Amino acid sequence: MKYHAVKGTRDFYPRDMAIRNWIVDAWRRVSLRNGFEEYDGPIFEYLDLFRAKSGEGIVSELFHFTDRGERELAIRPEMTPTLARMIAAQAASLPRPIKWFSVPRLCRAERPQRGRLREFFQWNADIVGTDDVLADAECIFVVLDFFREVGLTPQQATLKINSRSLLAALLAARGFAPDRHAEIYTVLDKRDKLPPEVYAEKLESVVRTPAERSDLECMIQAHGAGGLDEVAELARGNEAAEAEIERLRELFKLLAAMGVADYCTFDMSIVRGLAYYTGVVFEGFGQGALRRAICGGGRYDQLLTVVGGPPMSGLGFGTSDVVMLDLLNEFGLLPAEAGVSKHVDFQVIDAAGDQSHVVLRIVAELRRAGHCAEFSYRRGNLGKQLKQAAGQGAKWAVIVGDEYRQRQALAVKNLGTGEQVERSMDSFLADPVGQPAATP
RNA sequence: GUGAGUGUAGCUCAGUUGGUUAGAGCACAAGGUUGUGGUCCUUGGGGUCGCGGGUUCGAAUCCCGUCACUCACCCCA
Repeated sequence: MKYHAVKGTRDFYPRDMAIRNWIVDAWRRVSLRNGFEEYDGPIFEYLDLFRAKSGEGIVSELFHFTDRGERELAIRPEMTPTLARMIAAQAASLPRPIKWFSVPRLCRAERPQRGRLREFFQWNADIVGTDDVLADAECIFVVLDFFREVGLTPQQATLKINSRSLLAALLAARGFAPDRHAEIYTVLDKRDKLPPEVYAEKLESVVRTPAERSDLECMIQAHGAGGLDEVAELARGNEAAEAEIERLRELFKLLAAMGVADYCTFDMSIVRGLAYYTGVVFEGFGQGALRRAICGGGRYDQLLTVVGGPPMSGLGFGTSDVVMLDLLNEFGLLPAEAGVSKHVDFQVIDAAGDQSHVVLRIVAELRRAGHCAEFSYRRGNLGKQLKQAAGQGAKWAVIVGDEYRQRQALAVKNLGTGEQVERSMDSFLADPVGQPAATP
C-alpha cells in the first residue's frame, strides 16, 4: 500500500470503533450518573496556551503549526488548559461546584510504545470551584465507580492516594526550600517507575547529602494501612502536616462510606510528575502483568491563574482509552458484544425473487418504527439469505414468499430459537416484535 | 533524539544447507442448494516475499543500506 495510517495513529474499523464506543459510553454513563456535565473545546489552541501551562519544553512534544494568519497553533495534547481557559472566561457566572467531564481526542508527538500512541482518547473529569474534601472524595469515587462498572476488582486495579500539601509541609520542616520542591517531586515520582540504580542517581542530583536522602526515603516509604500513622509520627508538632493528615483521614472515611475503600491505599511515594498539583494526588495501577499507572489526577490551586483567570481550586483526573483497553483485555473484561458493530433486528427476505417491492415496503416501515431492518440485494435463494441474516446477527428473519402470494402472510422466524410463525402483514407491521396470536 | 527486535496474502504464520510455478489455516467470494441459517464439501480471487543495491548460474533465504512497525530509553500533560 502506498499510504497507511501515520505512526502512532489508529484506523478504527467497525469492530474497533464498536470497542472504542463501548469504553467511551461507559465513561460517559459513569460521568453523567455522578452528576457531571459534558463539555468540549477546539482540537487546536494557541501554542502559547500550552506554553503557559507547561513551559517551553512542551513544544517539542506537540504537533504545532503556523496558520495562514501567522498564528502559532498546536493540536491539543491534553484537555486541562482548554478547561481552564473555558472556566476562566465565565468563572463569575458558573454555578459551583463546576463538575464537568470530556472525552477529547488528543495528540502528542511522542514515540509510540505500549499503552502510548500519538493520537488517543482521554477521559477527563474535574470538579472546580471548591477545595472541600467532599470534592476530593467525589472525584476519586468517579474513577472507582468506573472500575466497578467495567468489572475491575480491587485485586485487579487499585488507587494509591497521597497529598502534595503533606509532602510540602514535611519537606519544609526538613529545610528544603519551597522552590526546590518541584524538582524533588519530579524525582520522587519516579521511585517505583525506574530501575533502583537510575532512581538513586537522579535522587542524588537533587538531594545532595546521604543523610537527607535516607530521611527522605524513610518518609516516602510510608504506605498502606498504618502509613498515615507512621507519617503522623514524623509530623508531630508540624501543624501544616498534621492538618493535611487529618484531611486525608477524613478522605479515607468518606471513601469507605461510599463503599470503595477496598480499592484505596495511602502511599507517600505517589507524587505525580505534573508540576501544578498542590493538594491530594492519586494514581491508579493495574495489578496484572502490566503494573503501570492506568490513570491519575489530583488537586490544583493555580491552574486558572495560569491562563489569566481568578484563583480557583479544583481537582480532576485523566485516563486514556489505550491503557484502559490494554488493562481490560488483560483481565478478559472486554465482552464479545463490545466489538459488535451492527445490530440487525429484522432481515427481510425475498424468497421468491420477484418481491422486492414488498420487501422494501416492510423494510421501510420497520425502519420508520425505529427497528434496524436489513435486506439482501441477492434475490431468491432463501438458504443463502438466511445464512447472510445469521451472519450479521439478525434477531428475526421475515420471509416474503409463497404464503404472501397465497394469502398476504409473512413467515417470521426467530433466528435465536429457530421458531417460525406465520403472521398477516398488518398484524406484523402493527407489532413486529410482539408474539402473535395463534396462526389463523 | 538513543538502543534492540521484527518485516512472506486482509489476519495468524510455514517456507529444508540458497534451487525450478512461494504455501497453509482463518477471513472473503461463488457453487453444491429456485422455501429454511451458523456445520460440511468443492472451487475461486487475492503476493512487486517492506523497499533499494550487492554476492551468486540461481535470493523470500546470505551481505549492506533504507523505510515501516513493535518494545525499551528520553519525556510524560
